[in-house]
Amino acid sequence: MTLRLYNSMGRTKEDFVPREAGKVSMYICGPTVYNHIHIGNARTFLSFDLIRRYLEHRGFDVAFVQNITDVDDKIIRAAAEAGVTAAEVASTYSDAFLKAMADLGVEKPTAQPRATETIGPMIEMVERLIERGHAYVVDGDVYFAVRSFTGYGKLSGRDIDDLESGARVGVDERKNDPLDFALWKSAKPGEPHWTSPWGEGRPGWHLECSVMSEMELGVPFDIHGGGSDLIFPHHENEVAQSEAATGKPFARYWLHGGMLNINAEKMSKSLGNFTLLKDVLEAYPAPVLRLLMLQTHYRSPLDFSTERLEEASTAYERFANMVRMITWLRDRPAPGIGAGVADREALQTVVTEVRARFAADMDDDFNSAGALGALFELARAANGFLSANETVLSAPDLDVLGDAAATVIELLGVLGVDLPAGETGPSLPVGVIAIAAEVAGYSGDDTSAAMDALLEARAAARADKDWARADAVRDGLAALGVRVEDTAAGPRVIVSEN
RNA sequence: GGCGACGUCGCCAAGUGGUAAGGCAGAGGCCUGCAAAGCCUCCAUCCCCGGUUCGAAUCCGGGCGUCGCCUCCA
Repeated sequence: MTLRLYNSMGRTKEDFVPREAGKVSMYICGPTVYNHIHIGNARTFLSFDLIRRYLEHRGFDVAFVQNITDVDDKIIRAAAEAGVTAAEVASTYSDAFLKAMADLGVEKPTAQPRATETIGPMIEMVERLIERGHAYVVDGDVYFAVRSFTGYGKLSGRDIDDLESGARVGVDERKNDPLDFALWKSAKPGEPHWTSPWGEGRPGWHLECSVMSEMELGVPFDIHGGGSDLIFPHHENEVAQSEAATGKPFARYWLHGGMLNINAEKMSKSLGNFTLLKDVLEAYPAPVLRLLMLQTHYRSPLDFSTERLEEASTAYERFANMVRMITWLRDRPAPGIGAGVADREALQTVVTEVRARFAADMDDDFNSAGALGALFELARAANGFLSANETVLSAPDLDVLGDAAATVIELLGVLGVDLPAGETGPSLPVGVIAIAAEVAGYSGDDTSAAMDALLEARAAARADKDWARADAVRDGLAALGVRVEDTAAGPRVIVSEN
């Protein structure tokens, strides 16, 4: 089976053949750290985390580089507004970004260069571009001459002349051509600056990624990714800079993630319709947010809403319940006579088929929505088996069920969606002791013994058909976030995460 | 105005030539003392029109609509 992916350069799905067998080098544009990231930013980072995880699952050794842009106009502006230095703004929000990625469960990059730590190589690339006739100096600024690079526009599918007639490009008299962009900007008083052959200044945004990717990975590297809004001009300019400077192709595959919308409109800081990631994570666990994102293909636009988060929560519970139930059953004796061999084999077959579908879907340009569909079907098959055989389960039955649950855990894990860890989840709240004292006459101080006493009291009450007393136990526990569910194998206790 | 993407059940969404996955919501049923969880059944012919084909949601043409990029933006 070959892995196929959609290459923005050429706009077609292609077989993925890495530069070096078994290894993948990828570079993803990181954030400009002038604020907390919003969930639209988070979507892109989750998409590329998915891609990375799947490549690793497929056995590739992945070099994953993501920059942090810690010097930029926006940072300078934010600093001025807050009355602090640009370096302080950058430091605050790069820490916040790293924490956000950790909270989301995004795997750490193998390298995470910062613009301010890469100034030397950036100056070198600008010098190379000037030497080769692709850039020119005006009053301490350096511009890239777009018309000097014949391939300009090949990534975004634009024609230079069309762009110029677009008339939305700001005219700067000092530029030879309105489309020329800054490689190096001279510093105004109070702005961060570094010494260069053209005077004190700072690098242009597009330059950073060209330099950091080449520095970490060499060119051409395999995959360059980012949000689709970066295709033009950011990535187009990167191609121009890097290929003009090195004379070699830059990135072999360009992958772009779809935008996250709110009310069918792109979420962005400039539109003011954004929701910060940290606020979402306060209300919903990271796996739920991930599940929501994964139910849409990474290249498609995704409409975000609280309703969808609620739906994703319900869907997530479906997986969690299935795994929890099977894990719980496997921890207890299974003296039943067993389901029919045919039933067991049928479930085993579903496991095998689902694994194959998962792989086929993910191999097809990382179709996580299709892959998730397969996993939901496996959950239904396992639940159905359970439902049909719950009173006769045998050890071999539990083995097959265990295989189904393990498959769900493993493959969701490949997608980065972690499930609550079965019975090793949160421990019982101390409140159960008080309830046990009140309802079951328990006098110790051990939560586990208190719970046993409560379950015993409830079983006795149910045997006596004393529903009020039985419900007092269940309702009292529910108030503490402890659920009691009656199953064919006895009452099952579930402690919620919070 | 230029370039591009998209339009599939109430909502979300996969499927790119062989007869519509999945999730959420809804209806009915089963299980339960009641619940919860779960199971079963039901629930679309794919924006419109025309064409190609034995056969199209899938290809082509024309509409209509939505969105993105063209300026900083994940």
